[in-house]
Amino acid sequence: MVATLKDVAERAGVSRSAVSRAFTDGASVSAKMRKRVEKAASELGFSPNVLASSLTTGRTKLIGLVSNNFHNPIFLEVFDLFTRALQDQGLRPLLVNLTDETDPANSVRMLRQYSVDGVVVASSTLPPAFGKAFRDSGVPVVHAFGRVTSAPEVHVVGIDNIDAGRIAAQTLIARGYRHVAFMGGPEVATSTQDRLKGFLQELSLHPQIRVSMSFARAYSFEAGRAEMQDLLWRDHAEAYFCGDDVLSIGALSAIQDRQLSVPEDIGIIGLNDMEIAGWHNINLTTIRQPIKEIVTSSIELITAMLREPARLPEARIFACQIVERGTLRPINTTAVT
Amino acid sequence: MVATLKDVAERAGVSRSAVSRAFTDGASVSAKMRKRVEKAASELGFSPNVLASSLTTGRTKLIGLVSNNFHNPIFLEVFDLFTRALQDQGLRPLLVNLTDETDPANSVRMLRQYSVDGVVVASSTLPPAFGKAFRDSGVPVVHAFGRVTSAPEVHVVGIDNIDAGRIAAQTLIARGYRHVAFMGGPEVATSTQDRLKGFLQELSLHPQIRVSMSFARAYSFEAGRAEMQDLLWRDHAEAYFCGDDVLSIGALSAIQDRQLSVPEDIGIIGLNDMEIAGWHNINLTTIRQPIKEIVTSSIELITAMLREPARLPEARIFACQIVERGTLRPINTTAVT
DNA sequence: ATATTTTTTGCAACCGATTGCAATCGCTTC
DNA sequence: GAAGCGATTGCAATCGGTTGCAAAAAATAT
Repeated sequence: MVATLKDVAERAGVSRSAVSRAFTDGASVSAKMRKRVEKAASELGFSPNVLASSLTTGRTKLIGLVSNNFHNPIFLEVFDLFTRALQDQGLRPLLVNLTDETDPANSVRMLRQYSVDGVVVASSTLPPAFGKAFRDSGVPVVHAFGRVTSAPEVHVVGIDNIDAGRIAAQTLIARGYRHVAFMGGPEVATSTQDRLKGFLQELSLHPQIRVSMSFARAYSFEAGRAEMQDLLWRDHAEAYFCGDDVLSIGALSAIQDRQLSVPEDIGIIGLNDMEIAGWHNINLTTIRQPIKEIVTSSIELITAMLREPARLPEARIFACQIVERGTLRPINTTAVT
Repeated sequence: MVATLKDVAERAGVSRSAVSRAFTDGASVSAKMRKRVEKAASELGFSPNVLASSLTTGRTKLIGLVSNNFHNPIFLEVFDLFTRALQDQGLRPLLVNLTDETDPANSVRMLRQYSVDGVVVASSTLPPAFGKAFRDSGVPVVHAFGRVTSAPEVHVVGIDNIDAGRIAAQTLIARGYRHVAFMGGPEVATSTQDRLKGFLQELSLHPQIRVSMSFARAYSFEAGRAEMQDLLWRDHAEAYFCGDDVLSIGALSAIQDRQLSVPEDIGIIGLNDMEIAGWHNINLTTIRQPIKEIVTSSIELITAMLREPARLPEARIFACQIVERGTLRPINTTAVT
């Protein structure tokens, strides 16, 4: 059906090795040989089978793109960036959806069957066990949006969630709120824990500010909405730092339903700065996670690992910045004491 | 590094063929042989290399998942469904981002290098040339969310956009609007043309209703917003059928900015019913595109093609249903004449 | 002109699996 | 106990490439 190396060799009247070399740069081929081979190849519409060559070279140029975040719109942006960046490097993303997978061993087996050259785990909620399992099986791994620690077991690139919590607290403090709260995602997620930690840490410097906390059952709109509905029944705070943007928007919807206004009655600050947060009818004040930089850096690390597999695990941390929009009162308004 | 078939064969003291057969079901192996091989295999942590076997079997179990819709949130839902459905069939999605690719030949070459077993094009805006190019190169193709015609050149599964336009018109008519409008995506997209066609077709039966139309420069929030801002300066209609949900939300934001209220002053109906449309602070009335059914059906077709490559191209059309939410006035309210 | 060095090319083995064919095995039957 | 038979197993070729090595060709030196 489709032309193979052998067909090209025959048509050009040269050996198969010659053809192979004509297609690998850096190989020892004369200019006229290359020309000749290329002619035959284009006549036959030949292009070498990466998978066959992977057998001898050991490289498939396949990168496992592993995630379980198929419900958070920001991950569409992440996938867009990853696929394009990989394509630019001549690599191909093999997409793996781990939404209802709990056993790392399965994923490892699967990715090994396809002998991927590397794996990038793109998730803020996937347990570190997955990353480790990949690494243990000898595949280069980078965990994007993972938990950064001082002694990473695999490459990690992301933000400092503790610091993000701190920034959120500072932001709320600077705006004079006297009763603030943390509304996190599921308590088990390490990102949730870290953000809370930073938040509380900073607030402990301001003992006069009242602080409370609660946790939504998922990082989703409905969960955020339900949680805020609950809170509104009880004694609600003046401002909330929500686990992420989706959660924030859910909370906003609950607030609006109760005819309360934002930011006058209640302030909200999210985290991520997904595209939707900037939509004018959402207009969410949020802490921006620099996803472009995180993706670029992750790709950089994975390609570095391909060149130098023994490279030691490294953590790359990016700073977050607050993006002011309309869900927090302005900084010059101070609360009446 | 990782165990191969040969290692297992040596360890079990059998031939390589025996090992191979032990791992392919339907092969001629005795029970005790299989047991013996499996023991050795599990001791070595062996699992067969799909890529190597693809050389002889001609199947990689790789499916190219090709799209250029990496900015429409509904496609995250689509990717989620596709990846899971493919995984359930033991197939692997090789993700291809065609956002800034214009030449089908490049994509074809790329996918052939990886000898994918099939390609699913998931896009409502990608020119049909891509689908055809894949088919011409001998790869099974199904175009999901593509334009359905009576004489499809490749398998297509999607909705009848003309009918969707018609439904939109009927919906607006039933609610007594006297001046309705179509606000499409880019005029070149066939989906836009078809939706407009159906819309006008239906309205031509009601000559007393005034109808106008315009086109946003992209299927995006900003484009929808900008277009509606323009429209509001001029003579705006009572209700708009927007090209899709994202466009609709952009339009909504412009309307809200002008202190006009929805659905009292202006009605909006979208198309897609992406998750966000149901968020309570958006609450968009829209025409639901049955993405789950489209995905399932696409996968069905692609696997059918794997079994029977000569199968003739087929079009599968799903009906759309309107999802009532809050951006259109209720059906019993008739306009004052 | 020949001798020497450097490039280019082809041969053949190999990557990790599958598979047609023939040899072998275990049983049944006479 | 020998013949006959179907079910297993191993041999060896093959899939589409790559690559070490040695032979051939070209370039350079003498």
